[in-house]
Amino acid sequence: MSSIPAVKTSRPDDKKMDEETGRVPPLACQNCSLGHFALYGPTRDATPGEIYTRRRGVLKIAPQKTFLREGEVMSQIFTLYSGWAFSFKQMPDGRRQILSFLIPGDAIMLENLYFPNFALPFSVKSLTAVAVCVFKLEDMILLTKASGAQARQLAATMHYNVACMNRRLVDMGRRSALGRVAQLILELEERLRGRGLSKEGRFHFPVRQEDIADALGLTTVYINRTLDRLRRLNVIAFDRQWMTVRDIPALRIIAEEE
Amino acid sequence: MSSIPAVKTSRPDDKKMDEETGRVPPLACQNCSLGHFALYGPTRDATPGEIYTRRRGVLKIAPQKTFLREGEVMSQIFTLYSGWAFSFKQMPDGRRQILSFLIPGDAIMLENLYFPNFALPFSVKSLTAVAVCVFKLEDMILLTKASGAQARQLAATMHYNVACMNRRLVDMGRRSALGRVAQLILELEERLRGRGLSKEGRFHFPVRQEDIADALGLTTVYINRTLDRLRRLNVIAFDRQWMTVRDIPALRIIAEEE
DNA sequence: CGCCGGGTTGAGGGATCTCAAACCCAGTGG
DNA sequence: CCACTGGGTTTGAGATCCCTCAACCCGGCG
Repeated sequence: MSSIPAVKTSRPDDKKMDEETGRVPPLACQNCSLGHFALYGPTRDATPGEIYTRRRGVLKIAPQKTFLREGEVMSQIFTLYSGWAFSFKQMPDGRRQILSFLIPGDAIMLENLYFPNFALPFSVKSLTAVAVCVFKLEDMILLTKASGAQARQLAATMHYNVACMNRRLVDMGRRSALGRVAQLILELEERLRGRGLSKEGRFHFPVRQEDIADALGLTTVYINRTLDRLRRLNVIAFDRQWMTVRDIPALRIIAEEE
Repeated sequence: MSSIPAVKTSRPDDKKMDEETGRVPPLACQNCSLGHFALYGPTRDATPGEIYTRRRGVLKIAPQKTFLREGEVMSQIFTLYSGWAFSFKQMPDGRRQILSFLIPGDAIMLENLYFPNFALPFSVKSLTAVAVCVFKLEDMILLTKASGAQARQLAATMHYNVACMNRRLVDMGRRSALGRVAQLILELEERLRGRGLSKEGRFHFPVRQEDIADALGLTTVYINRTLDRLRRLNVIAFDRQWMTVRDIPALRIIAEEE
């Protein structure tokens, strides 16, 4: 039984503006400004129509909704089109660990391309309103196998994800709060920049301090003080969901050394 | 340039005893007591000769040697035959984070089956004397693709590894020292038991407290006190490289709650 | 016997947590 | 236009968990 909540799935010609980002949601994949970065990038670039015909729909999800739950077995795979989300594990006593933040262009459940029929090892929750493109798992697996470029892209993406997880492990094991926060900001800035969503180090950052805490293994209060410290050091400005990295080199040094 | 240190690679008929485990090192794969668990298990079970003809040699490595270094590109893949090792990241200032412990039957660099030509994202160091079976990456990739059972086995193994990494992330982010140590012991006991290397909760555990510390993001001193606490609680006995889990249910409760 | 690589123990310090209150700001409703 | 509300942020004070430093112990080995 799929757990996708009962939200309307709109057809691609739906042209309503997304309030947060001002981006027009799901148009034909041919014109999608993110398609090039998505896991099916190579295929889309070669034969744009391929992707569009395979898309099974577009899901709109309200902010702060857990729309995938640990343990479910899915026959679909998702690409985040707009908005932010994160994957996490929930412990019985309420503690929570965020595994990774998801930004536009990210595939959710990438691993399932290699491991179909495996239960989701985490839950996924939206931070903002979110639109995800839905594909049938089988279709995408075939697509992946069909082209070498496609397979390489997938491999590279998974490799990048694993690298991020390793880095996060190092952060949590061996870095101070200051270093972890710096590291996180740098990672997100880099990923967002790669997708054209960070201009001169400034980007939309709709993440509550509690979420940062749960991602880095700290508490809300301490995250607050740490962000404050970074502000005072004049390396970042962060206010009302907008983050600006004022001094990347300095931030990088902090990220390395702390 | 490969970084494999200049150690003798012995032919399979080498019958010297391994001092630590008392196991006869690398015999013909057909008779290997671990082959069934290895990543090429399905193939070996169906056509035992297949694996043996593909093995390129056996590497003997002394204890406490870093025999693979982050950044290298390998054309081979390894299976740990006997002994313990671990993968880790080293930071410029000396801090270290252990990513995972490797036990007999584990593949090293599993990911490279999917991502050949990618640089190693971590270094690997032996804890005890170690013997590894060496295979050509290409050979194993072909093997993987040849059989569905083989591909499924690989997928399952990678999935298990990712699950372990996620669990470790949760541990480091949201569990106390006591919980983390308990969790680690349980994980290792389970993995070793799966390979017939833990009898009634008792197993060889050649890991220094400093290594445990580097795996769990704590200090040697505190690991010591924590182990002591577990001993006093009468859930484990641990002396001179031998670990005994006296009370699995209790340990599990600690692992969950702390 | 003396050394060496761990393990063990003690005392003090610091990073991070907990608890709790105040604050800020965007909405909402009068 | 203002009072009220609610989610999130900020601040303060005190408590803990874990770290640092340093000494001591112990078994193995030359």
